[in-house]
Amino acid sequence: MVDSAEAPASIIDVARRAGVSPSTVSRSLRGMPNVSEATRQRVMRAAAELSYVASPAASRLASGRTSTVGVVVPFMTRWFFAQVVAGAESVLHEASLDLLLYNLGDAAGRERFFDRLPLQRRVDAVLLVCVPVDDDERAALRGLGVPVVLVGTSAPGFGSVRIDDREGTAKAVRHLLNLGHERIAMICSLDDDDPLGFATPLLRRQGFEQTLVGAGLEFGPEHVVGAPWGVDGGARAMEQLLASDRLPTAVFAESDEMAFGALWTLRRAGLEVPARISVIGFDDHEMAGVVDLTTISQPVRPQGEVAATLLLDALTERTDEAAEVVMPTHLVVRGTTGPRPPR
Amino acid sequence: MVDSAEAPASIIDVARRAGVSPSTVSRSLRGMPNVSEATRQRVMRAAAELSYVASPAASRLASGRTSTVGVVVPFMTRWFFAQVVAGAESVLHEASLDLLLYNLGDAAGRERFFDRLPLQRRVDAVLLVCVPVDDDERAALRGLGVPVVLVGTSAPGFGSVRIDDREGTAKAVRHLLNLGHERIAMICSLDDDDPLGFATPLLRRQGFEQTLVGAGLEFGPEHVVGAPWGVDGGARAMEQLLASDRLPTAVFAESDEMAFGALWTLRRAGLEVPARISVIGFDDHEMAGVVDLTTISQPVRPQGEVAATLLLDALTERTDEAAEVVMPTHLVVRGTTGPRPPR
DNA sequence: TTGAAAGCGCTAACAC
DNA sequence: GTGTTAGCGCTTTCAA
Repeated sequence: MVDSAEAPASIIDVARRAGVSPSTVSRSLRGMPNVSEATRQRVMRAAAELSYVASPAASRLASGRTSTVGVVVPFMTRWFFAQVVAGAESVLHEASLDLLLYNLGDAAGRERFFDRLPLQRRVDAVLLVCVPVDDDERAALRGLGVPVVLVGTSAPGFGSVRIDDREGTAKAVRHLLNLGHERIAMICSLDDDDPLGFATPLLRRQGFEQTLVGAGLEFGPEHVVGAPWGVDGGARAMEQLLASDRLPTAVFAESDEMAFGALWTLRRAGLEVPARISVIGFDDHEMAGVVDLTTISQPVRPQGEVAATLLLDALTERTDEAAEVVMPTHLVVRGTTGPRPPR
Repeated sequence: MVDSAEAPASIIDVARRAGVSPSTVSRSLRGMPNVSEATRQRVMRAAAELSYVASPAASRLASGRTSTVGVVVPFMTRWFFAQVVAGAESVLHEASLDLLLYNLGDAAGRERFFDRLPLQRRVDAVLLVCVPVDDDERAALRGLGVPVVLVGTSAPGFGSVRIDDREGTAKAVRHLLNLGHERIAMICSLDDDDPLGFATPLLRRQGFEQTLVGAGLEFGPEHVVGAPWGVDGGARAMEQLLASDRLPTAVFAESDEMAFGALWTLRRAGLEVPARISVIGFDDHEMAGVVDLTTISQPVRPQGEVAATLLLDALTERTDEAAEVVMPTHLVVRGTTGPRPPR
């Protein structure tokens, strides 16, 4: 029951009620050592009776700690990012840390973020989700003077949690190769449609090329078709492929979202999957199972959880100097991939 | 360029450099009146030269304002919620307010939120996205002593931004009726799968029934089939419908996500849409266009923006006492609905 | 228009 | 173990 909220109880009120000094209240409530169990109990009772909640502003000012971590995402509306943030959120709140959310939105937003550094003086740590940073940005982040952990990329001096995109892509392509495919195309998001400079598209494109070449297949720019990121883009990219003279027998999509779009286009065109053409995605999006999409899965939410845990470690000083965690990917075979159709 | 971050400049440093008192610095930097333009310029220069950023903790403690708003969502991974948060985020950051994110996650999380009230003393306002509140919860929120705005529901004494779910549903059903359909089923999410007590499923179910009955059609529980919320659930619900003896000629899905699942099942079953069966969704999800889904659109991101704006108004005192905004919905006809097939 | 002074409500040495 | 004493870095009367 909350006392009529007029003026919140202060630490002094609690101290008086418990018959101790404010510092003892502070120590008791924060679970510090050097407080007798009896006193602690008395203090806790008094605090509960007064519905006491310490003023964050005051304790931040006095201690210099904010008990807050900043979480920065490019677009929080993207499934992947939202999932990572949710993972981080659960760990952070579990640890009684506040989560300050920052959504970059676009290139302008990103620039604003890095030169205004709105997190300045208000967080103890920062989590950047899929925001690759150049040297200047690294310096800016350092200027915050707090531990930084990256998800989805890595950078010298910062902790990071990610997958191996090239290796994941290789798994996808090898799956297609094993099925006998030789004419394989990739659908991926456009660079210039990527004002935020994600590293993922590039890495996956590289992985694609390397794996093809490594398998002794020829590779040319015509094997890659680009479109804006997303379901829509995937659909359009597949249209482009259909319009070309030599249809591939298999398509690797940079992300499941793009694969969804591709599948849609194929369906409209009446091309059977996988009988006529195979499609494989990447990420194992929550909808991949429903549309029976073969894909490369990666732990998404866990990356947020692990990143947050790294941050907690850094804050409690039992840090091993900017850990770099690489999480596993694996092939999930479903119904959209099959043997190369006979010529 | 940021000075070597060692010890951040304080207001006193700025004051000294500008040759004025700290209070003048404070006034200048916050754009208060009663500061000569010349002085203000001098202060701003000094501040810039020292890369001065006021300590939020100190100013919060001194002023009693946190310049922070708490944003609470049930599941931030759901497209709708993420979209609303993104809308709110842009408005809030534009106004230099921090955004403290809280994700309820499940029933336990929700309970924890309401009885621990982790936002206590740390926000100037709260935005609840699709969290209907009962009397106790209303009281708890009041206890925070800050303005509260709800998105997706409304409650006495709180501002709110939402759509008229019943009316939106009526539009969907009328569209089907106009196409000649008489056997119309609804796919909706299960109550007991809704630990958070969303109001939406209920309202849309009511709207469905009312519109059918209003049109003189009979209505029975067999017209509604439930499944867990989401694409998967929609797919399963449609399977149930297919298994029943009398297939409807049209289906209204509570949400586009569920409609996507339904479409998938229909596709697998080889039932042509809309030749054999029409499907209409609700929300106008970003993927609705790609799959050509007829649906009822609602402004999603704008609801977050408007809600945040309401909060800003409340904070700047030009509040009109808990405004209730109802935003419009409209029918978007695409390819999944068509005339009732001949008997 | 500006400055001086008194807090805001905690935490952290340091003493006992 | 516990209390005393200074701050932490701002904002805000109140005077000038």
